[in-house]
Amino acid sequence: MATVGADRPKRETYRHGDLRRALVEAGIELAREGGPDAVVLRAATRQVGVAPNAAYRHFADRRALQRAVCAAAQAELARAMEAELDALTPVGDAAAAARDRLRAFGAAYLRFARTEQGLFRTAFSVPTDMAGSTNPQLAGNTGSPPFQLLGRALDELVSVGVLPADRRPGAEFVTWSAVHGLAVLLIDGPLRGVDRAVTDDIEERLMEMVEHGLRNPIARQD
Amino acid sequence: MATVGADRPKRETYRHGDLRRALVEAGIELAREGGPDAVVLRAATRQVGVAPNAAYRHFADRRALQRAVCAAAQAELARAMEAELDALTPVGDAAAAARDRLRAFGAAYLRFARTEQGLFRTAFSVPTDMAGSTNPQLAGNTGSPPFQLLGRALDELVSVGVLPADRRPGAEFVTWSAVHGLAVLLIDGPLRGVDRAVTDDIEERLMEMVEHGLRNPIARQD
DNA sequence: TGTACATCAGTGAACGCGCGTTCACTGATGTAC
DNA sequence: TGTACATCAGTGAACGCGCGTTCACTGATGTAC
Repeated sequence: MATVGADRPKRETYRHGDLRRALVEAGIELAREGGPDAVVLRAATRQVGVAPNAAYRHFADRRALQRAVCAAAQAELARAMEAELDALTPVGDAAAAARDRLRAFGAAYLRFARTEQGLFRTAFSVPTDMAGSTNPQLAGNTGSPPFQLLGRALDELVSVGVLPADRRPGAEFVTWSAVHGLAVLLIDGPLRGVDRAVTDDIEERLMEMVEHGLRNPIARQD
Repeated sequence: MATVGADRPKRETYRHGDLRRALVEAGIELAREGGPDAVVLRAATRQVGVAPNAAYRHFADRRALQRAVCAAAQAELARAMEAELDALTPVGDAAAAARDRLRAFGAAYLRFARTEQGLFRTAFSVPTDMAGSTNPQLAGNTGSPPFQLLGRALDELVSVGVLPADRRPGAEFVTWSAVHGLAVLLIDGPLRGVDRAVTDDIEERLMEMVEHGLRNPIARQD
C-alpha cells in the first residue's frame, strides 16, 4: 500500500560506503585538535554523521580505533617528513649534502611536532614496540617510516665518510632520542612558550651535538 | 535529650586535619599507578575516605589538584635524583669525577623514568613554562630542581676544563633533550619492551654522544 | 574558669555530562536461480 | 532479464559507569566575653 511517493528514500546515508576510512579520518581530526585522548568513538561517529554503535561494524572496540588513528598519525608524520626531505636542494659536496640531510631530518621532525602537536602526540600514543619485546637484536629492523628515513640519512653519512662505519650501529636510537626529546620539551615540556629565537638556537646546538657526538667515542680512562 | 551515650562521636573523621596534603598524596598514588590522567578528584577523595566535594575546600577544581600533584611528582623526581647523585663515590681525578657526575645524572633520570613511569609522565603533564613565555633569555634561569642538578653538573665540567666555557650556555637544554628523549622512547615509545641489554648499550652510547658532542662545534663550511 | 557563638571543614544528595557498549531491529544491496 | 532471498551495514533505544561540580546542611573547634 505504501508505495514510495517521494523518490528520496527515508534514510539517505543508510549505506555509508566507506565508514571505516571515514571514522579513521574523523579520528585523525579529533587527534589533531586534542591529542590521543580526544580519539573517542562517539565523537568520531558524530562527526561522520552516523549512529555511535555503527563503529562496531568496523572496529572491535575503542582501542582498535585508537590504534588505527595512531598508525595514521605515524603515516602522516612520515609523509610530512618525506616531503620536506625530498624538497632538499642537493649540494655539490657529498659530505655536506649528507650532513644537510641529517639536519633536515631534525628540522622536519621538529616542525611536525610543533605544527601538528596533537597528531605528533598521537603517533606515539600506542607503543609500537619496535622489534617485538622478545627479539634481542634490533639489527636490520626496518621500524617505522620516519625511523627508516633517519636510518637512510645515517647510512649516507657513513658512505660519504663523515661517520665511521663502526659508529653506525645504534646511531639512529641516540639521534632519535635527542631530536625526539627536544620535540617533547618544546611542545609539552618546560620549553613550551619559550621564544622561537631561543629555541632555534637550542635546535641548532642540538644538531651540532648529534653530528659531532656521533662520530667518536670519548676516550675513557678506566 | 540525646546526651552522648557512647563516648565515640558519630563521625570520627569530621575534621580530617590535613586533608589537602592527604589528597595530594592520594593523587600521587593515583599518578604512580595510572599517570596524569588517573589523577581524578573522586578517586582521590575516595582513597582518603572523604566525600567527593570535600576536595573543594582545598582545591578550586580538578586542575588545581592536578597541578599540585604534578609539582609533587617533580619534587619526587628531584629527590630521587639528588639521592642518587649524592651517593656517588668521588673519584680522585677531578675531570673524571665531573664526567661521572654527568653520567650519573643521565642514569638517575632514566632510572626514575623506568621505575616510576606514572610519576615521570605526571611530572611533565602540566607544562612548567620555563622562564615564562615572554622572557626572551633563559640565562640565569634557575628552573626546576632536576634542571638545576644538570646545570650544576655542567658547571663542574667547565670548572675542571672538560667543557669549554663558551660551550656552556644552552648546554643543559640539549643534554636534557637527549636524556629526556631516550626516557620517553623507553617508557612510552618504540623502545618500550626492548631488551635491557640493548637499551643499556643505547644509554651508554647516548651519554657518550652528549659528552663528546657538547664540547666542540662542528666546523661548518658555509 | 565557664559559656555563647561564629567559623568553616566536611557531609549527603543530587545534577547533568559524555562515554563505551549491547540489544533487537531494518532495509538497501548483491547474488542465485 | 526478472524475481526471491540472504547478507550485513547501519539504526534507535537503552544500560550503567565514573566523572566534575553545586547545593543546603551540620557539628566540632576555637575564640570573645
